[in-house]
Amino acid sequence: MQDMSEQEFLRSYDPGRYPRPSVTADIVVMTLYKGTLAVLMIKRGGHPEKGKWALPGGFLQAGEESAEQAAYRELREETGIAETRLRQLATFSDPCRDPRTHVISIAYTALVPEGQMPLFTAGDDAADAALFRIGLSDGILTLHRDGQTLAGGDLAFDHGAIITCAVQRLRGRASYEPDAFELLPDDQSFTIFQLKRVHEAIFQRPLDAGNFRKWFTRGYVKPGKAVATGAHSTQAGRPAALYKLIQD
Amino acid sequence: MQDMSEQEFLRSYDPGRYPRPSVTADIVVMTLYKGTLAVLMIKRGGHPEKGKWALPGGFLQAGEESAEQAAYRELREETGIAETRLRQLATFSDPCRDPRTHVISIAYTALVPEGQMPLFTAGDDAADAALFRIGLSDGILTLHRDGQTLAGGDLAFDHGAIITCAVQRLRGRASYEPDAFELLPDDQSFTIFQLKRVHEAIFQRPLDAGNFRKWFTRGYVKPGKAVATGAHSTQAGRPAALYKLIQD
DNA sequence: CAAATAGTGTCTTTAAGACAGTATAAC
DNA sequence: GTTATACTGTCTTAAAGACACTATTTG
Repeated sequence: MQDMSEQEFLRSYDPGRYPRPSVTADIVVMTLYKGTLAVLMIKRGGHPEKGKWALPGGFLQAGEESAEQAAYRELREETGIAETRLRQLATFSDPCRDPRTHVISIAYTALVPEGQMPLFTAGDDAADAALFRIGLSDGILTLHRDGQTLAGGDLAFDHGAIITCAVQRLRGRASYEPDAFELLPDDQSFTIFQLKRVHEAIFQRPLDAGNFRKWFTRGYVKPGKAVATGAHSTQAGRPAALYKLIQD
Repeated sequence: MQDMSEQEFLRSYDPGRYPRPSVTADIVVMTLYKGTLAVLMIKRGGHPEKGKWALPGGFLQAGEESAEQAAYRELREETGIAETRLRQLATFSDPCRDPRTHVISIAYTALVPEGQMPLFTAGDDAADAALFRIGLSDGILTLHRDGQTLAGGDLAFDHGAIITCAVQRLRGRASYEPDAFELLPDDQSFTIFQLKRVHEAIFQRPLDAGNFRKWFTRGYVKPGKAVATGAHSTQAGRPAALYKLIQD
Protein backbone atom coordinates (compact mmCIF):
# COMPACT_ATOMS: atom_id res chain seq x y z
CA MET A 1 0.00 0.00 0.00
CA GLN A 2 2.66 2.52 1.07
CA ASP A 3 4.79 1.89 -1.99
CA MET A 4 2.08 2.62 -4.53
CA SER A 5 2.49 5.51 -6.91
CA GLU A 6 -0.30 8.07 -7.10
CA GLN A 7 -1.37 6.61 -10.45
CA GLU A 8 -1.52 3.11 -9.03
CA PHE A 9 -3.47 4.41 -6.06
CA LEU A 10 -6.00 6.15 -8.27
CA ARG A 11 -6.46 3.07 -10.47
CA SER A 12 -7.24 0.96 -7.40
CA TYR A 13 -9.42 3.58 -5.70
CA ASP A 14 -12.98 2.43 -5.11
CA PRO A 15 -15.30 5.40 -4.59
CA GLY A 16 -18.06 3.11 -3.38
CA ARG A 17 -16.30 1.97 -0.24
CA TYR A 18 -18.04 4.47 1.98
CA PRO A 19 -21.72 5.43 1.91
CA ARG A 20 -22.22 8.75 0.21
CA PRO A 21 -25.04 11.25 0.54
CA SER A 22 -27.06 12.53 -2.36
CA VAL A 23 -26.45 16.17 -3.25
CA THR A 24 -28.91 18.66 -4.69
CA ALA A 25 -28.58 22.24 -5.79
CA ASP A 26 -31.57 24.38 -4.82
CA ILE A 27 -32.16 27.93 -5.92
CA VAL A 28 -33.94 30.75 -4.12
CA VAL A 29 -35.21 32.76 -7.09
CA MET A 30 -36.35 36.16 -5.92
CA THR A 31 -38.03 38.92 -7.86
CA LEU A 32 -40.30 41.89 -7.31
CA TYR A 33 -43.99 41.09 -7.68
CA LYS A 34 -46.45 43.99 -7.34
CA GLY A 35 -43.90 45.94 -5.42
CA THR A 36 -42.97 43.29 -2.89
CA LEU A 37 -40.17 40.79 -2.72
CA ALA A 38 -41.32 37.37 -3.87
CA VAL A 39 -39.85 33.90 -4.20
CA LEU A 40 -40.49 31.29 -6.87
CA MET A 41 -41.81 28.02 -5.50
CA ILE A 42 -42.76 24.82 -7.25
CA LYS A 43 -45.50 22.53 -6.05
CA ARG A 44 -44.15 19.04 -5.76
CA GLY A 45 -45.94 16.61 -8.05
CA GLY A 46 -44.30 13.47 -6.72
CA HIS A 47 -43.12 11.94 -3.50
CA PRO A 48 -41.67 12.83 -1.15
CA GLU A 49 -43.37 15.95 0.23
CA LYS A 50 -45.96 15.56 -2.53
CA GLY A 51 -48.22 18.59 -2.78
CA LYS A 52 -45.93 20.79 -0.74
CA TRP A 53 -44.17 23.85 -2.12
CA ALA A 54 -40.45 23.56 -2.75
CA LEU A 55 -37.61 25.58 -4.18
CA PRO A 56 -36.57 24.78 -7.74
CA GLY A 57 -33.54 22.53 -7.82
CA GLY A 58 -32.48 18.97 -8.29
CA PHE A 59 -29.79 16.37 -8.00
CA LEU A 60 -26.24 17.06 -8.97
CA GLN A 61 -24.87 14.79 -11.67
CA ALA A 62 -21.85 13.45 -9.83
CA GLY A 63 -18.60 13.60 -11.78
CA GLU A 64 -20.20 15.68 -14.50
CA GLU A 65 -20.84 19.10 -13.05
CA SER A 66 -20.21 21.40 -10.13
CA ALA A 67 -23.04 22.39 -7.81
CA GLU A 68 -23.17 25.79 -9.51
CA GLN A 69 -23.48 24.17 -12.91
CA ALA A 70 -26.20 21.90 -11.57
CA ALA A 71 -28.03 24.92 -10.19
CA TYR A 72 -27.90 26.68 -13.57
CA ARG A 73 -29.05 23.51 -15.32
CA GLU A 74 -31.94 22.85 -12.96
CA LEU A 75 -33.00 26.47 -13.07
CA ARG A 76 -33.12 26.37 -16.84
CA GLU A 77 -34.88 23.02 -16.96
CA GLU A 78 -37.48 23.79 -14.33
CA THR A 79 -38.16 27.47 -14.94
CA GLY A 80 -36.63 28.45 -18.27
CA ILE A 81 -34.47 31.06 -16.57
CA ALA A 82 -31.10 31.10 -18.32
CA GLU A 83 -29.74 34.63 -18.05
CA THR A 84 -29.13 35.19 -14.38
CA ARG A 85 -26.34 35.24 -11.89
CA LEU A 86 -26.24 32.67 -9.14
CA ARG A 87 -24.60 33.27 -5.80
CA GLN A 88 -23.82 30.47 -3.41
CA LEU A 89 -25.81 30.88 -0.23
CA ALA A 90 -25.07 28.00 2.16
CA THR A 91 -25.17 24.24 2.40
CA PHE A 92 -27.79 22.35 4.39
CA SER A 93 -26.77 18.90 5.41
CA ASP A 94 -28.85 17.63 8.30
CA PRO A 95 -29.16 13.87 7.69
CA CYS A 96 -32.91 14.00 8.39
CA ARG A 97 -33.82 16.98 6.24
CA ASP A 98 -35.11 14.68 3.49
CA PRO A 99 -37.11 11.55 4.34
CA ARG A 100 -35.65 9.50 1.48
CA THR A 101 -32.02 9.38 2.46
CA HIS A 102 -29.27 11.77 3.41
CA VAL A 103 -29.69 14.60 0.91
CA ILE A 104 -27.40 17.57 1.12
CA SER A 105 -28.62 20.80 -0.43
CA ILE A 106 -26.20 23.40 -1.74
CA ALA A 107 -28.36 26.52 -1.94
CA TYR A 108 -27.97 29.41 -4.37
CA THR A 109 -29.76 32.69 -4.81
CA ALA A 110 -30.88 34.28 -8.08
CA LEU A 111 -32.42 37.70 -8.65
CA VAL A 112 -34.78 38.16 -11.59
CA PRO A 113 -35.73 41.63 -12.86
CA GLU A 114 -39.22 42.83 -11.99
CA GLY A 115 -41.73 41.60 -14.55
CA GLN A 116 -39.32 39.19 -16.22
CA MET A 117 -40.15 36.06 -14.27
CA PRO A 118 -41.36 33.37 -16.69
CA LEU A 119 -44.27 31.67 -15.00
CA PHE A 120 -45.01 28.62 -17.05
CA THR A 121 -45.12 25.18 -15.55
CA ALA A 122 -42.36 22.88 -16.66
CA GLY A 123 -40.52 19.73 -15.74
CA ASP A 124 -41.91 16.32 -15.01
CA ASP A 125 -41.31 16.83 -11.32
CA ALA A 126 -43.25 20.08 -11.13
CA ALA A 127 -47.03 20.21 -11.08
CA ASP A 128 -47.21 23.95 -10.52
CA ALA A 129 -45.03 27.05 -10.11
CA ALA A 130 -45.96 30.28 -8.37
CA LEU A 131 -44.56 33.41 -6.84
CA PHE A 132 -45.06 33.91 -3.13
CA ARG A 133 -44.62 37.27 -1.50
CA ILE A 134 -42.06 37.22 1.27
CA GLY A 135 -42.53 38.63 4.73
CA LEU A 136 -39.62 38.36 7.16
CA SER A 137 -39.39 40.22 10.44
CA ASP A 138 -37.94 39.06 13.74
CA GLY A 139 -36.78 35.92 11.98
CA ILE A 140 -40.36 34.85 11.22
CA LEU A 141 -40.90 34.04 7.54
CA THR A 142 -44.31 34.28 5.92
CA LEU A 143 -45.16 33.44 2.34
CA HIS A 144 -48.41 34.47 0.74
CA ARG A 145 -50.11 34.57 -2.63
CA ASP A 146 -53.52 36.13 -3.15
CA GLY A 147 -55.43 35.04 -0.09
CA GLN A 148 -53.26 31.98 0.52
CA THR A 149 -50.65 31.94 3.25
CA LEU A 150 -48.19 29.08 3.51
CA ALA A 151 -47.85 27.58 6.94
CA GLY A 152 -44.77 25.70 8.05
CA GLY A 153 -46.27 22.37 7.06
CA ASP A 154 -46.96 23.54 3.50
CA LEU A 155 -43.25 23.91 2.75
CA ALA A 156 -41.17 20.96 1.64
CA PHE A 157 -38.04 19.87 3.49
CA ASP A 158 -36.20 22.74 5.21
CA HIS A 159 -36.84 25.14 2.37
CA GLY A 160 -38.35 27.70 4.71
CA ALA A 161 -35.03 27.97 6.53
CA ILE A 162 -33.23 28.32 3.21
CA ILE A 163 -35.50 31.17 2.13
CA THR A 164 -35.03 32.91 5.47
CA CYS A 165 -31.29 32.64 5.03
CA ALA A 166 -31.50 34.05 1.50
CA VAL A 167 -33.56 37.09 2.51
CA GLN A 168 -31.25 37.88 5.40
CA ARG A 169 -28.26 37.65 3.07
CA LEU A 170 -29.93 39.87 0.50
CA ARG A 171 -30.71 42.48 3.16
CA GLY A 172 -27.17 42.37 4.42
CA ARG A 173 -25.69 42.78 0.98
CA ALA A 174 -28.06 45.37 -0.48
CA SER A 175 -26.55 48.21 1.56
CA TYR A 176 -23.06 47.83 0.16
CA GLU A 177 -23.31 45.66 -2.96
CA PRO A 178 -25.26 46.41 -6.15
CA ASP A 179 -27.49 43.34 -5.81
CA ALA A 180 -30.68 45.40 -5.82
CA PHE A 181 -30.02 46.58 -9.38
CA GLU A 182 -30.66 43.03 -10.57
CA LEU A 183 -34.26 43.41 -9.46
CA LEU A 184 -34.88 46.52 -11.59
CA PRO A 185 -36.93 45.99 -14.75
CA ASP A 186 -33.97 47.41 -16.71
CA ASP A 187 -30.67 48.33 -15.09
CA GLN A 188 -29.77 50.31 -18.23
CA SER A 189 -32.67 52.71 -17.79
CA PHE A 190 -34.11 53.36 -14.37
CA THR A 191 -35.04 56.25 -12.13
CA ILE A 192 -33.79 56.77 -8.62
CA PHE A 193 -37.28 56.17 -7.31
CA GLN A 194 -37.56 52.84 -9.04
CA LEU A 195 -34.37 51.84 -7.27
CA LYS A 196 -35.75 53.19 -4.03
CA ARG A 197 -38.85 51.02 -4.41
CA VAL A 198 -36.63 47.98 -4.87
CA HIS A 199 -34.78 48.75 -1.66
CA GLU A 200 -38.04 49.35 0.17
CA ALA A 201 -39.23 45.93 -0.96
CA ILE A 202 -36.02 44.30 0.23
CA PHE A 203 -36.00 45.98 3.63
CA GLN A 204 -39.78 46.09 4.01
CA ARG A 205 -39.78 49.65 5.29
CA PRO A 206 -40.17 53.09 3.72
CA LEU A 207 -37.01 55.02 2.91
CA ASP A 208 -36.57 58.78 2.83
CA ALA A 209 -36.56 60.02 -0.75
CA GLY A 210 -33.95 62.73 -0.26
CA ASN A 211 -31.59 60.58 1.76
CA PHE A 212 -31.88 57.69 -0.67
CA ARG A 213 -30.99 60.06 -3.50
CA LYS A 214 -27.89 61.12 -1.59
CA TRP A 215 -26.92 57.50 -0.95
CA PHE A 216 -27.25 56.65 -4.63
CA THR A 217 -25.40 59.75 -5.79
CA ARG A 218 -22.54 59.28 -3.35
CA GLY A 219 -22.12 55.59 -3.80
CA TYR A 220 -22.87 55.10 -7.48
CA VAL A 221 -22.97 58.29 -9.54
CA LYS A 222 -19.93 59.98 -8.00
CA PRO A 223 -17.62 56.94 -8.40
CA GLY A 224 -18.91 56.34 -11.92
CA LYS A 225 -20.72 53.07 -11.21
CA ALA A 226 -23.91 54.59 -12.62
CA VAL A 227 -24.45 57.52 -14.98
CA ALA A 228 -27.44 59.59 -16.07
CA THR A 229 -28.41 58.75 -19.64
CA GLY A 230 -29.77 62.24 -20.30
CA ALA A 231 -33.22 60.82 -21.04
CA HIS A 232 -36.14 61.31 -18.71
CA SER A 233 -39.05 59.16 -17.66
CA THR A 234 -42.58 60.25 -18.58
CA GLN A 235 -45.12 59.23 -15.99
CA ALA A 236 -47.36 60.91 -13.49
CA GLY A 237 -45.54 63.85 -11.97
CA ARG A 238 -42.35 65.57 -12.95
CA PRO A 239 -40.15 63.61 -15.35
CA ALA A 240 -37.27 61.84 -13.62
CA ALA A 241 -33.72 61.50 -14.87
CA LEU A 242 -32.91 58.02 -16.14
CA TYR A 243 -29.71 56.30 -15.06
CA LYS A 244 -27.86 53.26 -16.29
CA LEU A 245 -25.61 50.94 -14.35
CA ILE A 246 -22.05 50.64 -15.65
CA GLN A 247 -21.08 47.00 -16.04
CA ASP A 248 -17.65 46.22 -14.66
CA MET B 1 -46.42 4.97 -9.25
CA GLN B 2 -48.79 7.92 -8.92
CA ASP B 3 -51.06 6.16 -6.48
CA MET B 4 -48.36 5.30 -3.98
CA SER B 5 -48.54 6.73 -0.51
CA GLU B 6 -45.51 8.54 0.80
CA GLN B 7 -44.69 5.58 3.02
CA GLU B 8 -44.86 3.18 0.10
CA PHE B 9 -42.71 5.52 -1.94
CA LEU B 10 -40.08 5.74 0.77
CA ARG B 11 -39.97 1.97 1.20
CA SER B 12 -39.33 1.52 -2.51
CA TYR B 13 -36.87 4.40 -2.81
CA ASP B 14 -33.43 3.32 -3.99
CA PRO B 15 -30.82 5.93 -3.12
CA GLY B 16 -28.27 4.23 -5.34
CA ARG B 17 -30.07 4.90 -8.60
CA TYR B 18 -28.01 7.95 -9.41
CA PRO B 19 -24.26 8.34 -8.97
CA ARG B 20 -23.49 10.38 -5.89
CA PRO B 21 -20.42 12.42 -5.08
CA SER B 22 -18.34 11.96 -1.97
CA VAL B 23 -18.60 14.75 0.57
CA THR B 24 -15.94 15.99 2.94
CA ALA B 25 -15.93 18.61 5.65
CA ASP B 26 -12.71 20.62 5.74
CA ILE B 27 -11.79 23.12 8.41
CA VAL B 28 -9.68 26.26 8.13
CA VAL B 29 -8.29 26.45 11.66
CA MET B 30 -6.78 29.86 12.23
CA THR B 31 -4.89 31.16 15.23
CA LEU B 32 -2.32 33.76 16.12
CA TYR B 33 1.26 32.53 15.95
CA LYS B 34 3.98 34.92 17.01
CA GLY B 35 1.71 37.83 16.33
CA THR B 36 0.59 36.85 12.85
CA LEU B 37 -2.45 35.02 11.57
CA ALA B 38 -1.67 31.38 10.89
CA VAL B 39 -3.49 28.35 9.57
CA LEU B 40 -3.20 24.73 10.64
CA MET B 41 -2.16 22.39 7.83
CA ILE B 42 -1.60 18.67 7.82
CA LYS B 43 0.94 16.96 5.61
CA ARG B 44 -0.77 14.19 3.73
CA GLY B 45 0.71 10.81 4.51
CA GLY B 46 -1.20 8.88 1.87
CA HIS B 47 -2.45 9.21 -1.65
CA PRO B 48 -3.75 11.28 -3.26
CA GLU B 49 -1.69 14.46 -3.03
CA LYS B 50 0.77 12.52 -0.85
CA GLY B 51 3.32 14.80 0.75
CA LYS B 52 1.34 17.96 0.09
CA TRP B 53 -0.15 20.14 2.80
CA ALA B 54 -3.90 19.98 3.31
CA LEU B 55 -6.56 21.34 5.61
CA PRO B 56 -7.78 19.05 8.38
CA GLY B 57 -11.01 17.34 7.43
CA GLY B 58 -12.46 14.15 6.14
CA PHE B 59 -15.38 12.30 4.73
CA LEU B 60 -18.87 12.80 6.02
CA GLN B 61 -20.55 9.67 7.33
CA ALA B 62 -23.64 9.69 5.16
CA GLY B 63 -26.89 9.25 7.01
CA GLU B 64 -25.16 9.58 10.35
CA GLU B 65 -24.13 13.19 10.71
CA SER B 66 -24.44 16.66 9.27
CA ALA B 67 -21.47 18.34 7.63
CA GLU B 68 -21.04 20.46 10.72
CA GLN B 69 -20.99 17.39 12.95
CA ALA B 70 -18.48 15.78 10.60
CA ALA B 71 -16.31 18.88 10.81
CA TYR B 72 -16.35 18.80 14.61
CA ARG B 73 -15.57 15.09 14.61
CA GLU B 74 -12.72 15.34 12.12
CA LEU B 75 -11.29 18.33 13.93
CA ARG B 76 -11.26 16.42 17.19
CA GLU B 77 -9.87 13.25 15.63
CA GLU B 78 -7.14 14.93 13.64
CA THR B 79 -6.08 17.76 15.92
CA GLY B 80 -7.61 17.16 19.34
CA ILE B 81 -9.45 20.49 19.19
CA ALA B 82 -12.85 20.03 20.81
CA GLU B 83 -13.82 23.37 22.31
CA THR B 84 -14.28 25.67 19.37
CA ARG B 85 -17.00 27.22 17.30
CA LEU B 86 -17.28 26.32 13.65
CA ARG B 87 -18.76 28.62 11.05
CA GLN B 88 -19.75 27.41 7.63
CA LEU B 89 -17.63 29.08 4.97
CA ALA B 90 -18.61 27.80 1.51
CA THR B 91 -18.88 24.62 -0.50
CA PHE B 92 -16.41 23.67 -3.21
CA SER B 93 -17.77 21.25 -5.74
CA ASP B 94 -15.74 21.31 -8.93
CA PRO B 95 -15.84 17.71 -10.22
CA CYS B 96 -12.08 17.78 -10.85
CA ARG B 97 -10.93 19.24 -7.54
CA ASP B 98 -9.96 15.79 -6.29
CA PRO B 99 -8.27 13.27 -8.59
CA ARG B 100 -10.01 10.26 -7.02
CA THR B 101 -13.61 10.99 -7.85
CA HIS B 102 -16.09 13.82 -7.46
CA VAL B 103 -15.43 15.03 -3.92
CA ILE B 104 -17.39 17.97 -2.61
CA SER B 105 -15.88 19.92 0.25
CA ILE B 106 -18.05 21.80 2.71
CA ALA B 107 -15.60 24.19 4.32
CA TYR B 108 -15.75 25.58 7.85
CA THR B 109 -13.65 28.05 9.76
CA ALA B 110 -12.48 27.74 13.36
CA LEU B 111 -10.61 30.29 15.46
CA VAL B 112 -8.29 29.03 18.20
CA PRO B 113 -7.04 31.35 20.97
CA GLU B 114 -3.43 32.44 20.70
CA GLY B 115 -1.15 29.90 22.30
CA GLN B 116 -3.81 27.22 22.67
CA MET B 117 -3.24 25.37 19.41
CA PRO B 118 -2.37 21.74 20.21
CA LEU B 119 0.43 20.81 17.87
CA PHE B 120 0.84 17.09 18.20
CA THR B 121 0.66 14.77 15.25
CA ALA B 122 -2.39 12.54 15.23
CA GLY B 123 -4.51 10.44 12.95
CA ASP B 124 -3.43 7.66 10.66
CA ASP B 125 -3.89 9.92 7.66
CA ALA B 126 -1.65 12.67 8.97
CA ALA B 127 2.13 12.41 8.86
CA ASP B 128 2.68 15.91 10.16
CA ALA B 129 0.82 19.00 11.31
CA ALA B 130 2.10 22.56 11.33
CA LEU B 131 1.07 26.18 11.55
CA PHE B 132 1.72 28.33 8.50
CA ARG B 133 1.67 32.08 8.70
CA ILE B 134 -0.80 33.64 6.32
CA GLY B 135 -0.09 36.48 3.94
CA LEU B 136 -2.95 37.72 1.76
CA SER B 137 -2.87 40.92 -0.22
CA ASP B 138 -4.37 41.67 -3.63
CA GLY B 139 -5.89 38.20 -3.58
CA ILE B 140 -2.45 36.53 -3.48
CA LEU B 141 -2.10 34.00 -0.70
CA THR B 142 1.27 33.08 0.78
CA LEU B 143 1.92 30.54 3.49
CA HIS B 144 5.23 30.34 5.30
CA ARG B 145 6.83 28.63 8.25
CA ASP B 146 10.38 29.37 9.41
CA GLY B 147 12.22 29.72 6.13
CA GLN B 148 9.80 27.57 4.18
CA THR B 149 7.27 29.11 1.82
CA LEU B 150 4.52 27.00 0.31
CA ALA B 151 4.13 27.36 -3.43
CA GLY B 152 0.90 26.55 -5.22
CA GLY B 153 2.08 23.03 -5.99
CA ASP B 154 2.74 22.28 -2.32
CA LEU B 155 -0.92 22.62 -1.40
CA ALA B 156 -3.34 19.73 -1.80
CA PHE B 157 -6.51 20.01 -3.87
CA ASP B 158 -7.99 23.53 -3.95
CA HIS B 159 -7.17 24.18 -0.33
CA GLY B 160 -5.37 27.39 -1.22
CA ALA B 161 -8.59 28.83 -2.58
CA ILE B 162 -10.45 27.72 0.54
CA ILE B 163 -7.93 29.45 2.81
CA THR B 164 -8.12 32.63 0.72
CA CYS B 165 -11.88 32.58 1.06
CA ALA B 166 -11.62 32.08 4.83
CA VAL B 167 -9.25 34.99 5.35
CA GLN B 168 -11.39 37.31 3.26
CA ARG B 169 -14.45 36.30 5.24
CA LEU B 170 -12.62 36.83 8.55
CA ARG B 171 -11.50 40.30 7.46
CA GLY B 172 -15.00 41.17 6.36
CA ARG B 173 -16.54 40.04 9.63
CA ALA B 174 -13.94 41.34 12.09
CA SER B 175 -15.11 44.95 11.72
CA TYR B 176 -18.65 44.30 12.83
CA GLU B 177 -18.70 40.89 14.50
CA PRO B 178 -16.80 39.82 17.63
CA ASP B 179 -14.89 37.06 15.80
CA ALA B 180 -11.51 38.52 16.73
CA PHE B 181 -12.15 37.90 20.43
CA GLU B 182 -11.91 34.16 19.76
CA LEU B 183 -8.23 34.67 18.88
CA LEU B 184 -7.39 36.28 22.22
CA PRO B 185 -5.49 34.09 24.70
CA ASP B 186 -8.38 34.68 27.15
CA ASP B 187 -11.50 36.60 26.26
CA GLN B 188 -12.32 36.88 29.98
CA SER B 189 -9.18 38.89 30.69
CA PHE B 190 -7.57 40.96 27.98
CA THR B 191 -6.28 44.44 27.38
CA ILE B 192 -7.36 46.73 24.60
CA PHE B 193 -3.90 46.50 23.09
CA GLN B 194 -4.01 42.73 22.98
CA LEU B 195 -7.23 43.03 21.03
CA LYS B 196 -5.62 45.64 18.80
CA ARG B 197 -2.77 43.25 18.02
CA VAL B 198 -5.30 40.60 17.00
CA HIS B 199 -6.97 43.01 14.59
CA GLU B 200 -3.61 44.08 13.20
CA ALA B 201 -2.81 40.44 12.53
CA ILE B 202 -6.14 39.92 10.78
CA PHE B 203 -5.90 43.03 8.60
CA GLN B 204 -2.11 42.91 8.23
CA ARG B 205 -1.71 46.63 8.81
CA PRO B 206 -1.02 48.84 11.85
CA LEU B 207 -4.00 50.45 13.56
CA ASP B 208 -4.07 53.72 15.45
CA ALA B 209 -4.08 53.08 19.20
CA GLY B 210 -6.39 55.95 20.11
CA ASN B 211 -8.86 55.27 17.36
CA PHE B 212 -8.94 51.57 18.12
CA ARG B 213 -9.67 52.34 21.74
CA LYS B 214 -12.58 54.53 20.66
CA TRP B 215 -13.89 51.78 18.37
CA PHE B 216 -13.76 49.22 21.19
CA THR B 217 -15.32 51.55 23.73
CA ARG B 218 -18.14 52.62 21.43
CA GLY B 219 -18.93 49.21 20.03
CA TYR B 220 -18.36 46.95 23.03
CA VAL B 221 -18.01 48.72 26.35
CA LYS B 222 -20.82 51.25 25.91
CA PRO B 223 -23.42 48.65 24.82
CA GLY B 224 -22.31 46.30 27.59
CA LYS B 225 -20.83 43.61 25.37
CA ALA B 226 -17.53 43.92 27.24
CA VAL B 227 -16.78 45.26 30.71
CA ALA B 228 -13.65 46.23 32.61
CA THR B 229 -12.88 43.69 35.30
CA GLY B 230 -11.20 46.27 37.52
CA ALA B 231 -7.94 44.31 37.42
CA HIS B 232 -4.90 45.56 35.55
CA SER B 233 -2.18 43.90 33.56
CA THR B 234 1.38 44.06 34.84
CA GLN B 235 3.88 44.13 32.03
CA ALA B 236 6.36 46.57 30.57
CA GLY B 237 4.89 50.05 30.72
CA ARG B 238 1.86 51.40 32.45
CA PRO B 239 -0.62 48.76 33.68
CA ALA B 240 -3.58 48.35 31.38
CA ALA B 241 -7.20 47.83 32.36
CA LEU B 242 -8.38 44.27 31.80
CA TYR B 243 -11.69 43.63 30.09
CA LYS B 244 -13.86 40.58 29.73
CA LEU B 245 -16.29 39.73 26.98
CA ILE B 246 -19.89 39.22 28.04
CA GLN B 247 -21.21 35.95 26.69
CA ASP B 248 -24.64 36.25 25.20
C1' DC C 1 16.87 59.22 32.68
C1' DA C 2 14.89 56.28 28.24
C1' DA C 3 11.69 53.02 26.62
C1' DA C 4 7.37 51.05 26.53
C1' DT C 5 2.73 50.82 26.96
C1' DA C 6 -1.80 53.31 28.58
C1' DG C 7 -5.06 56.61 27.90
C1' DT C 8 -7.36 61.35 26.48
C1' DG C 9 -8.59 64.88 23.45
C1' DT C 10 -8.94 67.63 19.11
C1' DC C 11 -9.82 68.28 14.34
C1' DT C 12 -11.58 66.83 9.94
C1' DT C 13 -14.20 64.12 6.81
C1' DT C 14 -17.88 61.26 5.64
C1' DA C 15 -22.22 59.03 6.05
C1' DA C 16 -26.87 58.78 7.49
C1' DG C 17 -31.25 60.20 9.14
C1' DA C 18 -35.01 63.71 10.00
C1' DC C 19 -37.26 67.06 7.70
C1' DA C 20 -38.39 71.45 5.20
C1' DG C 21 -39.01 73.38 0.95
C1' DT C 22 -39.09 74.08 -4.11
C1' DA C 23 -39.91 72.22 -9.08
C1' DT C 24 -42.48 70.17 -12.87
C1' DA C 25 -45.54 67.22 -14.72
C1' DA C 26 -50.85 65.11 -15.35
C1' DC C 27 -55.57 65.82 -14.40
C1' DG D 1 -56.45 74.35 -8.53
C1' DT D 2 -55.00 69.08 -6.50
C1' DT D 3 -52.11 65.26 -6.73
C1' DA D 4 -48.06 62.96 -7.65
C1' DT D 5 -43.48 62.58 -8.32
C1' DA D 6 -38.66 64.96 -8.68
C1' DC D 7 -35.08 67.25 -6.57
C1' DT D 8 -32.29 70.42 -3.28
C1' DG D 9 -30.81 71.88 0.97
C1' DT D 10 -30.24 72.24 6.15
C1' DC D 11 -29.43 70.40 10.64
C1' DT D 12 -27.90 66.85 13.73
C1' DT D 13 -25.54 62.82 15.12
C1' DA D 14 -22.35 59.27 14.73
C1' DA D 15 -18.34 57.01 13.12
C1' DA D 16 -13.60 56.92 11.49
C1' DG D 17 -9.03 58.50 10.69
C1' DA D 18 -4.90 61.59 11.53
C1' DC D 19 -2.43 63.18 15.15
C1' DA D 20 -0.91 65.61 19.40
C1' DC D 21 -0.52 65.14 24.07
C1' DT D 22 -0.37 63.38 28.90
C1' DA D 23 0.14 59.30 32.32
C1' DT D 24 2.33 55.45 34.60
C1' DT D 25 5.14 51.72 34.83
C1' DT D 26 10.02 49.02 34.23
C1' DG D 27 14.84 49.11 33.95
